[in-house]
Amino acid sequence: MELSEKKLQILETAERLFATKGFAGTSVRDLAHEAGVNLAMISYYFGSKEKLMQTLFEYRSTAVQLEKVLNDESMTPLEKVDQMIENYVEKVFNQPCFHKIMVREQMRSRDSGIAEMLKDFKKKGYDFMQQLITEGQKKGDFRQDLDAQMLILTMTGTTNQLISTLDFYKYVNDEIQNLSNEEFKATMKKRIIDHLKLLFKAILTHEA
Amino acid sequence: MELSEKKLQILETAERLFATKGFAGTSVRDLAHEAGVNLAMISYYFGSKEKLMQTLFEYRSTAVQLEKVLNDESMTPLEKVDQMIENYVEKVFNQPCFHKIMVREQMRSRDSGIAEMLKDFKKKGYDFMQQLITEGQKKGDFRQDLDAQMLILTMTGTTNQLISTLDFYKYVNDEIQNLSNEEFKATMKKRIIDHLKLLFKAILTHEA
DNA sequence: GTTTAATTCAAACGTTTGTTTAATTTTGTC
DNA sequence: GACAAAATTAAACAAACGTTTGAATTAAAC
Repeated sequence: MELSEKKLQILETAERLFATKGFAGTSVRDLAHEAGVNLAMISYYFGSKEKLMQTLFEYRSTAVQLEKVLNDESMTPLEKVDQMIENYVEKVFNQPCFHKIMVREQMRSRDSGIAEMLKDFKKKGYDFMQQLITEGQKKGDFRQDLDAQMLILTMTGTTNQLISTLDFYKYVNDEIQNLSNEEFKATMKKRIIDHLKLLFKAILTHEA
Repeated sequence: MELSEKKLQILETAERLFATKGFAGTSVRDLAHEAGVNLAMISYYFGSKEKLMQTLFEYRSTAVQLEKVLNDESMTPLEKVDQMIENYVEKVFNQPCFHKIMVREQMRSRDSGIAEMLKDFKKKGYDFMQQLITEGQKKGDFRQDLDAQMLILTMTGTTNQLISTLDFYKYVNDEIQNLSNEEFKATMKKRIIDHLKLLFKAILTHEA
């Protein structure tokens, strides 16, 4: 799929509107107006509103390359966990709108193609975590009674929750400090990465 | 606000549909049909679709009574944290649809009355956590470098993520065990409570 | 049993929805 | 500059939307 400049312009506007107002809550007229294009261009370029959504998912869904990290002999299991956390948070903070859309879509639980894709994502993340834990346990670094599914849930859930409510935290923290939007985002990114690393180190290595 | 049986019937159907399909994605015709009432009854009872949503929030929003736990002298700080975790997970699992709606609404970041309410909720939860941490630190039970906001984020985020994707975990785990819906939900509730308790104990008491 | 109020209903209201059309303008090619 | 293809537009389309109407039915009050 070749993406002309105008197509990208529409896609990125759609992403922003779908994230805040939802798919059904965004009209193609709003979308066209915000993107600065004629109403008919959306059907002309993408076929339909639904297909625009599919295109957005194809455009944004990048295969997470977890295997590289897993097979890296130079890293300890805990370092691999840290790497996984950094990668995930980085991904969410680089594409906040898209991840908000994913949060919305995963509640639909329909049998669309998107639902299938989300299932795969989750399954891979969970399998990766399970392998990492097993490796760490074999080496004696990690404790024994660990729940891989719950751990993945904590990483994704905490990050998704933060990106969904970032405005709130900007409002709360601005009473003290006064940062630009970009500075604030960078601060929060660092904070959640540090927090998750500390959290995972504690739960993985701390004896019960 | 008195709630007749029929009103409740509409409210609970709306809750279920808004949770899965979103507010804008649910038509009042769908809603009326699923609730088994005439289309006009929604306007007749609630005034409008928007006011129905407001009524739903008033109906479901129960003030969390955190002060009782905080001032209980017989509990240690860690026991209070455990209590907070149990209370929150219980609340979400008792009203899964309503919490899915809250997940959706908190991404809107509009200045509606609902947004204001969500802000208050979050602020209270964060203040509560901060007090609990301070208390635990004074007693020497908790470590010093703790981020209360991130900790609350982890509790709510992990739980919200689970309730949003419960269907997925049912699908994954049914390959092994075969439980009824109710059994499955009870199992997952126990799992996440145990996980969060372990997680918080580790991060709160484990020395860096 | 009559009267009054509350409920239920099918039908219609005016908008807004996503999409298509057909004419026009722009762009690229020779 | 002439031609063909692609891009852009205003206008119109049918369908779905939230809401209202006014008549019909049920319930409550006396």
